[in-house]
Amino acid sequence: MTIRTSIKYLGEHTGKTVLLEGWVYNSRSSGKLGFLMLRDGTGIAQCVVSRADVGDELFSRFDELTQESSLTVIGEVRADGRAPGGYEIGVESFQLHQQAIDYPIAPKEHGTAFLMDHRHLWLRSRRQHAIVLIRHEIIKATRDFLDNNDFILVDTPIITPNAVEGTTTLFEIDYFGQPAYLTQSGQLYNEANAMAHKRVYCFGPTFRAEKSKTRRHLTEFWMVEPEMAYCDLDENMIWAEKLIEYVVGRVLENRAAQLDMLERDRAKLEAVTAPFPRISYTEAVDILHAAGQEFEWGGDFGGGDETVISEQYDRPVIVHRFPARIKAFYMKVDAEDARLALGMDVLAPEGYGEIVGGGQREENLDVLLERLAEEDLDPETYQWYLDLRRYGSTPHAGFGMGIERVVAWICGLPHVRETIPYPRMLQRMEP
RNA sequence: UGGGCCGUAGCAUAAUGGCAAUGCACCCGGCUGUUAACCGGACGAUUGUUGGUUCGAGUCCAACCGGCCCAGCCA
Repeated sequence: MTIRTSIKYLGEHTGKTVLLEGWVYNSRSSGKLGFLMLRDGTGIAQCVVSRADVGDELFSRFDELTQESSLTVIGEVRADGRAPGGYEIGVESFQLHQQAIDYPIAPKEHGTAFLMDHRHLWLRSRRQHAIVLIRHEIIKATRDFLDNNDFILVDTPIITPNAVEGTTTLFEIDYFGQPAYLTQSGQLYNEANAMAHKRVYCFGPTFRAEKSKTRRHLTEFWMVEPEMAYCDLDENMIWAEKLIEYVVGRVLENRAAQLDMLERDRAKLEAVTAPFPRISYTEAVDILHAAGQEFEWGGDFGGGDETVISEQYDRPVIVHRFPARIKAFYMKVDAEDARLALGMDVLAPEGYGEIVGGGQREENLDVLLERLAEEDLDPETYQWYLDLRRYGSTPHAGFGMGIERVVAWICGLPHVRETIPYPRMLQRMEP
């Protein structure tokens, strides 16, 4: 009897005849023996076609198995030390579905531009396959952590009439004659949802029209944003820390093979355990000065500054209490120092920079109105948001975690363009 | 948006201002245990575009187009 299965389950079927459906990853042959590396999305298996076993007629068709042709293979599973993975298929028959002619990506090195142009095919390669699996694990672990801690997923809109961050980085669209924008953050809506459910999160794409060409920026990226009612800055930092610790642990537990495929140093990830060091913005500035960096108190950290700070530690570091001037209007001012806002950033180690940003929100209506005026924002467009301070306002806090930057860090990738299947960047919208 | 670097065969690279070369892929032939298989053969280029300097330009100059890296801004 033939068992229809997938490559990841081959070990359960030793000695049995199975049917596999997949694509040719690579093939090579000698006069009477053919080796086919079959890729089926769950793994890669070596299939051996022997002329003596299948006959001249079928063996002559081995040549049709060009790279990335699709086919079904039937054969016996056997344990064999010579096969990558430890198991191979002794092919009894195979049926070609479609022969791929001149597949563009050779098992050879290619330039970035060429690979990005063929992103839809590049995703089939081992390395990209591993990255997508780790991305999946990170997203699933994030949601499991939040779900298991009484957070409710409450979706926030993608089309919005107003901005959260600076207005220079918005994508504007025509909404039936009215200007509208693609969301930069679900945060304002999250605050409303937290007043209904206590602990909530949103998870979705966000859009920033920043004209930045760096290894850490996409114009479309995915962000998970938890928001908690009756939560202060200290508790907020604990949630962020616990989330990151859990996510890294899950990837180590379930995707070690993929990390090894990417040649990621797992010891660096094993060090990521709570508690993370916490330093104030002012202490961070001292670190920069001690390292000989030019930096004036009151400014925002650049990529180089973040690297210097994060290099002091073997795990993520939380920087808190920033100058209020460089933070958004909704951030609560520190009661102990009016120059400071109760914000926090989590900087990943190894120079990967900011992966989380958040803080405690201002819950006082009058203070919020003042801050809106200071930032030259029109209170009229924020009436529904201000209602949250009129009807049962509470201390609350939250943060956003950028999925692509977390994937880049955990995978040890040099650029975020490989962390998302179809990256959207300043100079690229296709495929 | 600034600064730097780069565009040569399907892909990756080489070529002092002087015959555009090599490897891989594709195609043909050989090989019964290959691991990005190996061995032999064949095919494949208006050197990103336009103009200029020169006896002569892939190479030098200018503009444009495209890309990479760095910076600013951010997750």
